[in-house]
Amino acid sequence: MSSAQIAPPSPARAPGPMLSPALDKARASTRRISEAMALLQQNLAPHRHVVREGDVICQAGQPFDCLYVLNSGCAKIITLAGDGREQLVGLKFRGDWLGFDGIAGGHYTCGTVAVDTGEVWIVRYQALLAVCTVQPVLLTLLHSEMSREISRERDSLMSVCTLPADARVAEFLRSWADALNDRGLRTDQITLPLSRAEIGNYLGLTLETVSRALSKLARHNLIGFSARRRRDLQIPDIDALGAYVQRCLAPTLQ
Amino acid sequence: MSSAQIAPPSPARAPGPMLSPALDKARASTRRISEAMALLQQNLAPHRHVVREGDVICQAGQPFDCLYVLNSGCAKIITLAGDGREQLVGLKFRGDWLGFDGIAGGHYTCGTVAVDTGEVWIVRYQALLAVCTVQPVLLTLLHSEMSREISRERDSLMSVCTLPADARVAEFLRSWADALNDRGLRTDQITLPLSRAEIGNYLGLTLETVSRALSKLARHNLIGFSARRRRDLQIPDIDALGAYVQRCLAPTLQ
DNA sequence: CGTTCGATTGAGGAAGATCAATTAATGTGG
DNA sequence: CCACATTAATTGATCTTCCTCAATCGAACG
Repeated sequence: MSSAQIAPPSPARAPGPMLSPALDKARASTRRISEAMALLQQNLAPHRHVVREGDVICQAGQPFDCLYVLNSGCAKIITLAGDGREQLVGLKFRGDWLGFDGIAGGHYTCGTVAVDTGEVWIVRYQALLAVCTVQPVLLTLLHSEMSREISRERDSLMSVCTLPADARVAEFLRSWADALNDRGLRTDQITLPLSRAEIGNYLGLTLETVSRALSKLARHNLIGFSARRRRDLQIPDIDALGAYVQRCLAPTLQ
Repeated sequence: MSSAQIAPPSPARAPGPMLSPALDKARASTRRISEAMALLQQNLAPHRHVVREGDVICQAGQPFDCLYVLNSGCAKIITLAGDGREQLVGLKFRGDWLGFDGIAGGHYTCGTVAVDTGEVWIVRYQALLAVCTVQPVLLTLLHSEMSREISRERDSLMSVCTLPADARVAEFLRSWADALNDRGLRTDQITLPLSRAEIGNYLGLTLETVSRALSKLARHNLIGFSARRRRDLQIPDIDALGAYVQRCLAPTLQ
C-alpha cells in the first residue's frame, strides 16, 4: 500500500492536539486530490498500472509521450548528470504528476522509481490535451500541478540553502508528514521507504549526518523509533518539528 | 540594456575556439526564443512594460492574474519563508516566463525583481488560455516553458547538493554564460548584476566564500576581472569552466 | 548460520562559516 | 570637483559544522 495507513474517519487522528486549521487544511487537500483523480478517471479513463518497490515508472532519456499520475504509493525522482552524479530531486505521493520534465525537450530528463507498492495512472499527453479542449477544468488541473511542482522544487532549494543539517532533516520529516496529512493518511506513525543514504542525497548531506540528526531528534523526543525497524517512526507532534527547525535557526540557546 | 551586448553577427564570437555543436545549440536556442516572442506578440499583443534595476515585477502574496515574459534584461526570483529566510531561487532572461508559481494557489508565492533595465511583457492568464484554444502552438509554448522551469530548478538543486563551493561558483558562471549564449549575447565579457551576497544566497554559500572562489578562478585564468569593476568579468573559455567543475569533483590531483 | 546490507556511533580532519580588518567602488553635499 | 560617508568586495585568522574513515551492531536473506 502506502507508507502509512488510512486515518480513522473522524475521531482524534493524532495523539498530539491537532488544531482545527491544520485539520481543515488536511480535509481540503484530501478532497482536492480526490476530486482531481475522479476528474481524470471520468474524462480519460487512464490506463492503470500497479508498481512495486524498485519498479521504474519512467526512464530518463526515453522519448516523452505520457504523463503519469500517482494514485497510491510513493515514488522518487532522480536526475543523473552527465558526469555520473545522481540526485534525488523529488518525492511524489497520491495525486502527484510525473513526467512534466519531458514536455520541453521531447525526452524525460529524470528517472522515476517507485519506492512503495502503488498504482500509477498513465495519461497520454496528446490525449490529455485533446480532452482539455472540451473539458477546461482538466487544463486548470494540469497547470495547477505543474505550478505546484515548481513551488515545491523552490522550497527544496530553500531548505538546502538555508537550513543546517539537523533542521534540514527535521524539515524533511515535517514536509513528509504534511504530504501524508494532505492525503488523509496517518502521520503519527510513518514508514520512510528511503535509506539514510537516499535521504542524505536528497538533502545534500551524508548518510552519517542524517543518522545522527535522526538520533538527536529521537533524543529530544521529537520522533520515536519503532521497536523493530529504524525506518518506522512515530511523530507525536508535527508542529514541534517546525518549532525545532526555528530553534536551529535562532542563534540564542539550544 | 542587458548584462551583455549583442554578439557580432557571424565572425568569431569568443577568443577561445567555439566548437560547431555549441554554436549550433546557441543558434537554435536563439531562434526558438525569438519565435516564441513573435508568437506571443502576434497572438496576444501583450502590454509591454519597461523595468529598471530594482523594480518589482511581481510581488509574493499578490493575487495571481498575469504571467510575465521577459523580453530583455534580467530578473531574480526570491522566495520568502514565514520566518524571514530569503532565498534567491532563480534567474530569468529574455524569453523566460514569470509567475507560474501563482497558478496553483491563486497567489504568487515568489517575488520577482529586475536586476537590469529590461522589458517585461504582461500576459493575462485567462486571455492566454482563451487564445490557446484557437492557437494550440501557444499552449505548447506555455507547457514547454513550465517544463523547462521545472528542469532548471532541479539542476539548481543538483548543483547545490553535489558540488563543493568552488565548483558551485564555476558552474554558476558557466550556466550564466550558457543562458546568454542561448540568447545570442556575448559571453566572453559579462556583467553580473548581482552582489556577492546574492550569488552566495543563490548557491547556499556566504559572500566571502563566493569572493574567494571568484579570486581563485581568476588566479587559474578561468575568468578575468575588468580593470574598473569587479562585477564585470571575462570568460575566455566557457568549456574550461565545465572542465574545472569536473576537476573539483575528481578526488585525485587539484 | 554465516553473509550482506543498512544503520549507528566515534574520532579525526577538511571545507566552509564567522569574525574582523582593509581596500575598492559608489554616492552625497558642499 | 573634492572631501566625506556608505556600501561592496577582498583577504586573513579562527572556529564550527559537517564530511571522511572506521568499527560495531542489527536486521534481512539465502
